[in-house]
Amino acid sequence: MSASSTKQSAETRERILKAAEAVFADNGYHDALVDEIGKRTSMSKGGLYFHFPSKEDLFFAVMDRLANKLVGRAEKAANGADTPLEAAEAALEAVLSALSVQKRLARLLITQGYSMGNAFEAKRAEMFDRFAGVIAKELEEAKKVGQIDELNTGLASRVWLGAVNEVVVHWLFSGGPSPKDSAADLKKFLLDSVRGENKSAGTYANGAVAQ
Amino acid sequence: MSASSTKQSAETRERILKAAEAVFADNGYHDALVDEIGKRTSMSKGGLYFHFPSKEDLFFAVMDRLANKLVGRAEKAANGADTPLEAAEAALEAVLSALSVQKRLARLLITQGYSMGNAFEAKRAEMFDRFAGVIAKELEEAKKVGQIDELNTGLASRVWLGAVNEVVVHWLFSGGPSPKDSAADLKKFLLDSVRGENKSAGTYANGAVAQ
DNA sequence: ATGAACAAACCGACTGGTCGGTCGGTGGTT
DNA sequence: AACCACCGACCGACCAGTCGGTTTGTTCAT
Repeated sequence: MSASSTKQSAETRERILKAAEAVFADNGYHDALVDEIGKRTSMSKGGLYFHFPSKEDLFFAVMDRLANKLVGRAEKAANGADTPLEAAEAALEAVLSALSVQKRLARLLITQGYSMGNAFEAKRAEMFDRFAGVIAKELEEAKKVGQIDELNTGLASRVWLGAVNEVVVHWLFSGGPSPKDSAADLKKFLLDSVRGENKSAGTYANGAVAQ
Repeated sequence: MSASSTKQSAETRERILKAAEAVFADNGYHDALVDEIGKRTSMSKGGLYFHFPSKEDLFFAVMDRLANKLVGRAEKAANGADTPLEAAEAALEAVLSALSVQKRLARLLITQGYSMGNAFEAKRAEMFDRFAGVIAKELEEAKKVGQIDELNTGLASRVWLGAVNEVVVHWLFSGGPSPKDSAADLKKFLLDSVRGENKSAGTYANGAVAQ
């Protein structure tokens, strides 16, 4: 049966994806050489092109794999929380923590993709929209149960994303504090941005708030 | 005297910078062809290379020119305000407005640079640090005069930058609302993020706050 | 078992198009 | 005659993708 051969093939694909992730993260899309990915996989260029039709497709596959992982973590963290606002907070925490641990992952997801030119824009938008969706959903919930006032949840989710993005970039490029170290303050800012007038009302998460 | 020739040369430089700005903004660094810049300047490649030593240098010169303009506007807006917090708000407004008007400028400053690979990182950091500096300075002032409580102004300025960045990117890539249209809500979020407990205390800016 | 027949996985030298950068030259100005 | 500003054909490095070929694995008739 072809079951074993198919499984074998899937493993090889995974091996390639891992190597490609490293090479893309280290060099960015343009400066990443397909031959280098081959070297790290101990596989020839022809072999790679048997599994992926083009460098671009390979890159997208890498991005998808990473985005799936990260969104998965965020959603899992959110599901474990009691209130919507805590869920948003937990998702934030999960993402910051994951990015802190994997500097490479951060580089790839957040900056390297731009180097593809226009082709990347759609992919970038798709990925960020997924994250924005997770946040916006929780904020909508929080609104419903009265944890926060009426607000533009779409924009608020963009603010959250953007803030995380910038903190990570500053860490990557300029040696600023790691996202994990900024997490406590960052959570405070973002929750405050969303609580507005409602400041002293809603349920707080664990003691980590305000200091 | 070489005065006229030097002045002439400076004008040519400016002409090249303008054309280069357009080409880089439209295509990104990698896909921008030096020959295309030549075409739009009605100048040969050799002529360009008489004024700029490399494509990369030309790109940096374009970025510097843009960043100078934008930081200048932000600082001017800030200087015209009465209180530090209003100054920060005014700077924010100025930047959002400028970026909204010049989509090209936004593309260049915020995304296209990444496509250079590692060389760009230092430049990107330098530019963003200048903006972060303007914001942080006003926030420090606001802290001193008691408009806001003790807070991590460095991080707060990153949050502001990141939020603006993301709103602009979302507008550019996915056709989200223009920064100008988001400005009112965005200002509210960012001011709230910074006011914390102090919410109902400090002086407010013009009626635009809290709807 | 055995090996012929077929396919899937992999190899790596080679090609072909693309540009950044160069360089010998030209015309104008001092 | 010396210099500045500019010209544009040309060079050469680079690298994604190709392709004819080899190896490894599977199937099935004998």
